[in-house]
Parts: sequence; C-alpha cells; structure tokens
Amino acid sequence: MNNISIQTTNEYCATGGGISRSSFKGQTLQESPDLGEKVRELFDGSGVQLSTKNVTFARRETVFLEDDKADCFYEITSGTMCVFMAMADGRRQIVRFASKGDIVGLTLLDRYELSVETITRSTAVRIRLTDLIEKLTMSPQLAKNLLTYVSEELIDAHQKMLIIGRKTATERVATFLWAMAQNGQRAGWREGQIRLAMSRSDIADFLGLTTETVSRAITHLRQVGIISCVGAGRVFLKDAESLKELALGFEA
Amino acid sequence: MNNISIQTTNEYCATGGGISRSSFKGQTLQESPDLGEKVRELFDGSGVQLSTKNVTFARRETVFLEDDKADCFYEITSGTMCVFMAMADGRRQIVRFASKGDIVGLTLLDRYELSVETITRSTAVRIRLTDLIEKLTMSPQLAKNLLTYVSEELIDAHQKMLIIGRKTATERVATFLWAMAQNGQRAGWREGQIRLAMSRSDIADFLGLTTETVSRAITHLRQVGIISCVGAGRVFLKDAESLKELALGFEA
DNA sequence: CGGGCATTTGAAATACATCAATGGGCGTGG
DNA sequence: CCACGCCCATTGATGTATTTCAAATGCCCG
Repeated sequence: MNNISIQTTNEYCATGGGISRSSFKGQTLQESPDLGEKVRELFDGSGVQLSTKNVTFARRETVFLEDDKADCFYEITSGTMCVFMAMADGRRQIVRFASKGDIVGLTLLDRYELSVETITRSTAVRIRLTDLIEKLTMSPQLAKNLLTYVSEELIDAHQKMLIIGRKTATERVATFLWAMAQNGQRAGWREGQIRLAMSRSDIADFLGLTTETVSRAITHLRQVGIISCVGAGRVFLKDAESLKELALGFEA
Repeated sequence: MNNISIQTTNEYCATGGGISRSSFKGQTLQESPDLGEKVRELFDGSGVQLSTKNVTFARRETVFLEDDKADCFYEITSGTMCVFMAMADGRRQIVRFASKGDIVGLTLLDRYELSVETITRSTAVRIRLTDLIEKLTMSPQLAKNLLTYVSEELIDAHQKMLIIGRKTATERVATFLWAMAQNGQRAGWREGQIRLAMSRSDIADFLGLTTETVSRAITHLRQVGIISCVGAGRVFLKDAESLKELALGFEA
C-alpha cells in the first residue's frame, strides 16, 4: 500500500549560513531516488498529499533556528546535521545528531522549538508542514505513525538525560561511541567500525562536556585498548564488551 | 461534547513499597469527583470506552518500575510523584515530577520505559492501557490529542537537557525554582509562593547534582535576597526578576 | 606543499562531589 | 499535647573530576 502523492522538485540552498530560503530556480524534475523513505513510512496509508523538494545544504549551514516560523520539515538523504538548543551567551546543548533517514523540524507548533544546522554538506527532502494538524484529524494512520515517532524520540531524550545528568565523562563518551557503533551496524558497516562526522566540540555539546574532556576521554579509551583511532573521525572498536560495560556504568 | 464512558471503582493500594497490584476489594462505587480531568481532555471526542479506578499510594511507594509489564496509566488527582530512570549502581535521574492533573505511565510499548514512585501520599485515577494502539487507529481525535501531549513532553525533555548539560548548579536550581513558581501560579497560589513537596535529594536527582550542592545553592539564593525560606519546603520568591535572569544564564 | 583549523596534551584553577558533623523539623508514640 | 527520636537539611573541610587557559602538534583541504 503506497498511496502517497509526491511532487518533487530540486533546489540548491546556498544561503551562506543564514536561514535557508527557497531560491526558486523553476526546476520541477520528477525524480524519486531514495528520497523520503522515513516520510513514506509515516505518511503511507494516510492518503495525504505531500509537496516535496530536494534541497542541499553546505557544511555548517543553518537549516532553521529556534523560534523561526515553522513552515517545513526535512528528511535527510545524505550528510549529518545537529539539532540543538542554545542559550543567550552561546552555550548550547545538542539534542541529537541526525543523518540519512532521520527527520528534523517536524512540529505541531507554528514555530520551531529547536535549531538545526548541518555538520557536513547535506541533502534532504523538504516537506511543507501546511495544515499538518488538520491532516492529523483526517488520517488516524498518520496520527498514529507520528505518535510512534515522537514517542521514540521521547524515550531517547529520557535516556540522554540520564547520560548527561548522572554519568562521568568517560562513561558519557563510551555511551556515545557505543550508540554510534550501533548506528553503524544498522547502516550496514563493518563490525566495530565507527565514523564520526562531527567535531570533538560537537560531541562535547552533545554530552555536556568540553572539547578537551572529550578528547582526553577518547585518548584514555585508546590507551586502555578499548578503541583505536585513525585520524579524529575514524574509530575502531576493539573491545566492545568493555565499552558497553563502561557505558552502563559497571566501574570498568 | 463529552462522550467518554467511564466506569469508576475505588481501591486502596498498600503494597508496602513493592509493585502495586490490584487488591480487588470488590468495591464498585460510582463516584466521579474531579477524577481524570486531563484524561477527559485526551479521550474526549474519541468515543473510546475507559475503565477507571481510583487508587491511593502511600508516601515513597513504587507505582511501577521500568520494564514492568505496562498495563495501566495514571492521572494524578492529589500528591506528588517522580518519574525516573535508574542505573544498576543506584544512580538515578528524575525525568520529571508529576502532580495533580499530570499523567504517568502512558506508553505505546508493552513495558514501561521509566519508573514512577510517590513522594507524598497520592491518589490517582488508574486507566487500563488495553489495546491503546488499536484505539488510536479508530479515533483520529485521540491519536491527535496524544500526539500533542507527547510533543509537549518532548519539548520539556529538550529544555531539561540544556539545563542539566550546560547550566551551573545555581542556574539549575534557579531554573527549577522558577518553574515551580510558574506551576504554583497556574495552580492558583499566591504570587511568589513555592511549595516543595520533594526532598533536596529528589531535587538533586532531578538536576543532576548532589543534595549538598542543591542545599548550598538554595542557601546562596537566600543570602543574596532572591528567595526566603520557612522550613525546607516553603520558599518565597522575593526577586522574581533576578531569579529569572539567573535561570536564563545572564551572569547575575 | 603549505596554511589554518581541529585535536591533542599539559598545567593550573575551580566547581562540584565527597566525607563528616551538627542542627532542626516533623511525625510518631506516649 | 508534649516529648522523643529519626531523618533530612545545613554547614564545614577536604578531595577530585572537569574546566579553563595555554601551547604544540597533526591533519585535512585547497
């Protein structure tokens, strides 16, 4: 069953760090590569009409900011983004990293409650949020799918609170690497292979630490033989069991 | 519009700290005081049949534990509970405090992903989770309401991450007191009046700190004249503006 | 191959945790 | 109703994990 209507257009967003706005090049190519797999899942069986566009973002570009008018959401098709909340003085907490298949910007409110920016050059499918709430009332299936989606995010969020609030620096980094290894496996990478697209500073903002502390924790894990690194972005998991124990807090 | 069917029975849960199970005293009183206001909101217009029971929990009693089979959820009618996640070695992170009108235990999964215990003696309306997922498909209104509810929780969770991950001890306590003051106002208390039903240790587990640090932060806020206290549980907000600035991180 | 940014590493500072002891409030029981 | 005892909160002293400041190295990309 796949009765979603999809109109697709391509668009290049090069807004130089500002908020991405349509550049309306008039292209209306009817492509549909691997675009919107997750969105298909969510909207499948709903009978809802979706108008989508393929968009591209440069590295370290803002996708949208907290309190911006929420007009679109995105399913990432390539690259990595981070979803974060910031304080007036610049301190920020990254709530999650998002990559292929993940959705960002999906909200019921009329303004985004979080900011999103790219870490690497990224592509995404952009979908209008227009009347999402009305659509919900019309399609129980859609509402149910979205509820499942948000519920999963909530469980994730709760676990992250425990990580940030109650774990030591090494435990936090171990937990993070463990999760990244799991991600990798789901994406079909070689066992134990971890690719970190984000900087140490991003990881720090994700774990509630500083760049230096993250670096030291990784160095420590390397010295005790749990991981090995080649460059900053390529990590190999040598002792998965110990990493997991550390992550869970068993005083390794 | 109020077409919910409600069957009500009363029950006293005195399971001495263990997991609460039905004691089935056979009482089937058709009362309906202020029970389930929030639940009414959620299920109103859904046409869904609900079987509810009034239950009572002693102080510091477990309502349910993470990984317990999820059979019921609760709307609190009086008292205060805490919702938390725990690590094997006892470290715990309180995810939220819940009091009158709040719902705990609402999940789509078949096991709870969080634990709940009471802080004070509490009463609640207990509602079966049976076939919640099926009910969703049948009622778009219900699915939509639940989605809104979970979305609000998610926003809350994100804000809490920022608090725990990026704020100093004093800022965290200030943020907490600020939120409690807001709660109080919504509940119709006198301006600036704050009642803390939870212990310092609970607050610590909520903010990712220790009892002593929370105590010191509160003492500090008292010394600089932002709050005043009578006993540990009664706080009065003397300088709301400064508290808010501290909470938001403006280097007060 | 070179420039510049990110990472790593080191040393010093500090915020928070831990350990320890006292005091106070509340509930319980007489 | 009062007194007792216990638990919780507070306060102090010390320890330590993490931050901050600073510098050197390394690596990626043009």
